[in-house]
Amino acid sequence: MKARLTEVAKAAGVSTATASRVLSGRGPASATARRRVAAAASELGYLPHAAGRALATGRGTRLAVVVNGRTEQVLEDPYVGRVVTAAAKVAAAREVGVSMHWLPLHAPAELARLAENPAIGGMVLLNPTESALRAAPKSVRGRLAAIGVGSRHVPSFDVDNGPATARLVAHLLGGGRRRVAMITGADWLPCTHRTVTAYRETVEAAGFPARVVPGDFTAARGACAATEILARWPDTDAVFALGDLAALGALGALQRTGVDVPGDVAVAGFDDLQFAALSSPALTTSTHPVETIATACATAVLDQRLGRPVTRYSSELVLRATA
Amino acid sequence: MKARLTEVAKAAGVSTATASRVLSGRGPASATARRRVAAAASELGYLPHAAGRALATGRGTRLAVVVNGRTEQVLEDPYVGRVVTAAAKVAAAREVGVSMHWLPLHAPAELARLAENPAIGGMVLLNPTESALRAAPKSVRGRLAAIGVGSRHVPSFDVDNGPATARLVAHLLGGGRRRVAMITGADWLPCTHRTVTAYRETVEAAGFPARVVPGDFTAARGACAATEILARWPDTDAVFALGDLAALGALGALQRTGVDVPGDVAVAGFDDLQFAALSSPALTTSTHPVETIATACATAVLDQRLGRPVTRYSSELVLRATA
DNA sequence: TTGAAAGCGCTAACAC
DNA sequence: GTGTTAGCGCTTTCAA
Repeated sequence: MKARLTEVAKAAGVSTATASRVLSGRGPASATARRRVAAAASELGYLPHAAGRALATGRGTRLAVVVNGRTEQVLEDPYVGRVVTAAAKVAAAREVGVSMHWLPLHAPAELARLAENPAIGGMVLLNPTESALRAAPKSVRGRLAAIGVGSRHVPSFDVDNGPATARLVAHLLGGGRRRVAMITGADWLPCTHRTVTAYRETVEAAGFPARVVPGDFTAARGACAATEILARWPDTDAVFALGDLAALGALGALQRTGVDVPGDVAVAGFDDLQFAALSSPALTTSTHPVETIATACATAVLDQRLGRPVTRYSSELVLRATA
Repeated sequence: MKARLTEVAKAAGVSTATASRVLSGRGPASATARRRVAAAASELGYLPHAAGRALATGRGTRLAVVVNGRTEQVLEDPYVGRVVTAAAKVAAAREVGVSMHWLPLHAPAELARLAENPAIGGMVLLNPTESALRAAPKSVRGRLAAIGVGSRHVPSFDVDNGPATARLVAHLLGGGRRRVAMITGADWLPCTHRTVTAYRETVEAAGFPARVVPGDFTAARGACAATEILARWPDTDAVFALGDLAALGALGALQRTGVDVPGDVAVAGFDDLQFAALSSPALTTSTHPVETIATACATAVLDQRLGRPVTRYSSELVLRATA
């Protein structure tokens, strides 16, 4: 049942060192040794003892998912749940666990404290701010990556939201919309800027005014923002919200005001959450391959393959009824 | 920075054994020793090395969240994400990580294999079937608990969905509905039976017929089920779906068929997902304190306080527009 | 109540 | 290529 390295080595007729080399994949070993050790291991159902390995290598037993945010509530965000789930799968395959940590916006140095924890073998930074990236100590380089913006020393895995925003806005314009307003994401999030810029450039290139209202990814704020938009610019004929939740909030607010969607005003979101397909009318949006991104990021960290500084994942337009 | 037990012991002027006893809280220690070790530890910012401790105690470095389900896709369910998030918080506070595992319905014995993994210090079984509970080996007793049904040896933490269902159905009847249909959850899930029974008893006690259609918690199935219900029993004036997703699917299907909700047919769900408040009309449902339940379950497992065999959490009716 | 010392299972120098 | 051996940091007998 609980075969240990010693037993495997004995069964294979080699020393524990050789068995270790073969099973961990580092260090030299003859073809014969490889074969015999592998056979013995699978015969005995050998599973490396994570704590023993961690203690010897100092590489830790956990992958930390560190989430930047204003309050600890960010950890409750379903988006975070999706990232953790994906990371946990990658981690489990490597016999490590996952832990979640809130990184307060105002205390980026907390990151360095986490990095000191010997149990943490790698870190995935979620939605980092520039200051969080700067706070990453040299000691964690090579075992840290970001989902969101990165830096010179922190590789980034992110959705290609600039071009996706441009495509979505172009679709609205192509459908005859002339006054497209945008509800942004939280202002502290670097990725918000990219999308706002893409939006601005697209509408202005077409000769139309940019109308930006701050959002924070919540439905409640999306609803308020939509109301504000109509009050400030009554001729608005399309609303693009960063985040489906905000878009759904805006959609509800518009409908309650008696505005016909998409007749009077088109609405589009971003992320393609499960519920985007369930609203009435169903929400037009752009995909966000969160699981793919998180899996790649966690894999890169755990396998220490942090090659490219930036890896972008494309977002696809999903045309439904609201726009 | 990285103070180890040796340093703490030295600073406190005691042996590592004494320092260990004080810091781990087990074993005797004089008041003086306690005080001095505690002072030294906090002074040096000591953080126990999880791998070292795990290796010595054999208690593992991870809390496994084991999810029963038909396919590995269950791990992608947002509900699982919520449980893992809550468990990860509890775990992080105790310097352990979390891992996720799919327990196939047809291979409950897989549970025993997981239990053999020395890295796994505790297990939270999510939505276990009776056979999964039976497959739990004696060796894991005391470090295993279930979210969902339990057994004699596996303590259960669950929402009180029987009474909640009865209350919800009673509300529908109280509002004048006479032909209440129910869309159930996945049939392999033990908790489905409890709710179906509660529904059945409530409508029958009021002298109305029970109309049960199978569901699987998905919106797509909820939509089909609603269509089936109308085809089979055209006089249905209320639909109760187990799971808001199914309810939202049903709501959409009814609306597309030209049925007025709640005018012609009332709709109610279960779980009070974030999106229940966002549909139009907004969904009437019953709360499901997933985070509270998961936190309690994970805490009980990690702190080995598995006292009560069953802990129930009450679900509250949330009245909105659909019923 | 305390300290010395023997491991827990593994990896990594180092010598062969 | 391979084996010997010394730890990684902690807990836990066991003697004192």
